[in-house]
Amino acid sequence: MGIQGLLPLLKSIMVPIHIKELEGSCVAIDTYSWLHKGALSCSKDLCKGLPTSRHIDYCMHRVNLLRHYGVKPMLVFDGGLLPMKIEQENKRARGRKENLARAMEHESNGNSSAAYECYQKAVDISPSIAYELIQVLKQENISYVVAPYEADAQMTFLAVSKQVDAVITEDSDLIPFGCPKIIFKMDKFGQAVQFQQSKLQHNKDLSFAGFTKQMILEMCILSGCDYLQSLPGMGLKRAHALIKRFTTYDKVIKHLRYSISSVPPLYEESFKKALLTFQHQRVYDPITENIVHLCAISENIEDDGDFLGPYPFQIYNIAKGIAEGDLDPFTKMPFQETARANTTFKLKNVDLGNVKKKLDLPVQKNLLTQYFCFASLEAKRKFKAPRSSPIQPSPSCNSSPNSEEHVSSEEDDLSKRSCSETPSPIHSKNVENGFAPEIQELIESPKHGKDMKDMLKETSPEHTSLQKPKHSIHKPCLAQQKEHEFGSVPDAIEGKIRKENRKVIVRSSYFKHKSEHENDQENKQNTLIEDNSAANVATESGNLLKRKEHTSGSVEEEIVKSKQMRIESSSSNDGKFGSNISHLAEYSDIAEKSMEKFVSIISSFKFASSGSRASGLRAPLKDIRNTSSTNNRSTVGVDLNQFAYVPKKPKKSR
DNA sequence: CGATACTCGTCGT
DNA sequence: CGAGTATCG
Repeated sequence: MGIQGLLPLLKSIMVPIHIKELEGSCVAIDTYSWLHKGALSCSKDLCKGLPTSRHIDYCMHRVNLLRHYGVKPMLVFDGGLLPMKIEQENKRARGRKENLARAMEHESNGNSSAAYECYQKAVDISPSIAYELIQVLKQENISYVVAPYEADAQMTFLAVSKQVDAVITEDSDLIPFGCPKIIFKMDKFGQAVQFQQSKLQHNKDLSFAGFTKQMILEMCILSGCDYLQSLPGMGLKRAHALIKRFTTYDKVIKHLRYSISSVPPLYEESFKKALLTFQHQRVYDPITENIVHLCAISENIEDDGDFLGPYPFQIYNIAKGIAEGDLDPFTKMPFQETARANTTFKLKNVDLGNVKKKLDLPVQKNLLTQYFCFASLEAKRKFKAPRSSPIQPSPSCNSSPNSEEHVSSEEDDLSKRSCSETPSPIHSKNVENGFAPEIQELIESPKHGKDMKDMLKETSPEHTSLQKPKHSIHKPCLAQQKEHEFGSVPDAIEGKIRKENRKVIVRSSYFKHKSEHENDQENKQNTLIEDNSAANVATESGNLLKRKEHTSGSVEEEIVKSKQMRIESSSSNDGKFGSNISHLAEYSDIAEKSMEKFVSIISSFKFASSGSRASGLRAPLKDIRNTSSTNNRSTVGVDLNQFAYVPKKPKKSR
């Protein structure tokens, strides 16, 4: 049970952000959450062991989204189980089993929607699933690392040691870990909210003035965390008040003992362990290729593998093998030798066959495809790939990550460069002898991949292998085009629009409340704003169209025109290309973005004109999709219950 | 007011 | 699993 309710209290310092603002930086990703979300769409197949790659696709979408915006992702996987968490994990596993059983039952009863729900609750992101994704990542030459234990600690280490600039996750546990910059709730458009530890002092709802990292951590443990159940009646608020008063946990516990509540004698002991687990958890340092502690152990802490977990990593190759995803973090054995991995292997091959067939279909020539190919080609061409310098073993990273020893001049230069240019030190050896060359073709757009490679060879002869180009998508094409096309004109306007854009499009629940209290007028206003922002998106993703048609005129005109064109092109996509658009969009995040945005644009029109305000702005996109899908597909008649649009009853605020 | 127990949506066609 | 809601203290 995470740090329950902490995030809502931090909303005053959460800043809306689009990942394009992180261009040129390097982020660590909590891969589990992505895999899990992606697995929802194919939970049934996964539970049954049927071949599917939806979850992989989902992750790759997002990876590519990041790369298109010039952000270098490093995917972090969960590793072994911490002793303290085993119990919880068992509970969860039991829950999954129950759900699976229920799902089977529902299914045999013909209740497919209920079965579906249970399947979703039954999905388990097993190491073999991660292994599947890792194979793709290897082919794509994307950095990744399997944490020896928890991904949270691993990501914090990467952030603290400046190997990444930020962490993308859904998990608030990164805050007690002390991660300096966290990006929450990234959606498929790249919109998210950013948390920065340095801003914590200025938080409104809960004052953290004068709080040290240590105090924050102790407060979080006190209020209940994964490693330690909170005392009965102890929640975030109380914990905060107590820490504020006594500053350290031992004083707090003394006070609690003194005053009234019966504190279990074991509690303080457990608290220490939890504290140490947060602070000194084992992580993998990709630079030294070894297991280190998140924060170096200074005192002599008696660790018998009691809470930090066993340390079977003495052999260099084991640490490395796990990190590279070649060894199962549980068994420490090669994946190929486990029964599960074998089935995975089979599945994967089947899968490949399927996908490949799909991709063999002729590529549809439409504006979108051309745009994407052109765009990424252009981006690649423009990128001057510097020679990948051997990684200088960064002297400051391997010592104590907590102390800020970095020389600032070096920091900017070295850390960024080593992040964005050097291919992951971890798995470079695997790139050459990949055993499934088909994937390579799959991943890249099937036809133009080769063209692009050729182009690359022409422009930068260093790129004789496929090793680097993937990393070279640096300057996002969209941004460049915008610069060129608009010149200096719309800077102010655009900024304004973008601001509004954020307000509305960020459908983060943090802002739900606000919009919920707003009524009709505001609602109309908002739809108007949304209109604007939608138009803005249209200009962004419709730039190709403009280029194609050589439209010229005022900005507004262009917006309108591109909007119209988008409508045309997209509706034609829907009609003619049918299933093909899916593979087209498969690894093209912008395509996804465009399509999604397009849907929302259209929907917002419908929405506005029909005058139905259903649930306000709360989740316009989703609600409307539901309605439109029921409208359009009423003939399908499968699982309609699940997707049926249920108007939300107006909520009264208390 | 605050803690806790419960429900719901998550994905995507 | 996070986020929101209702209910009990």
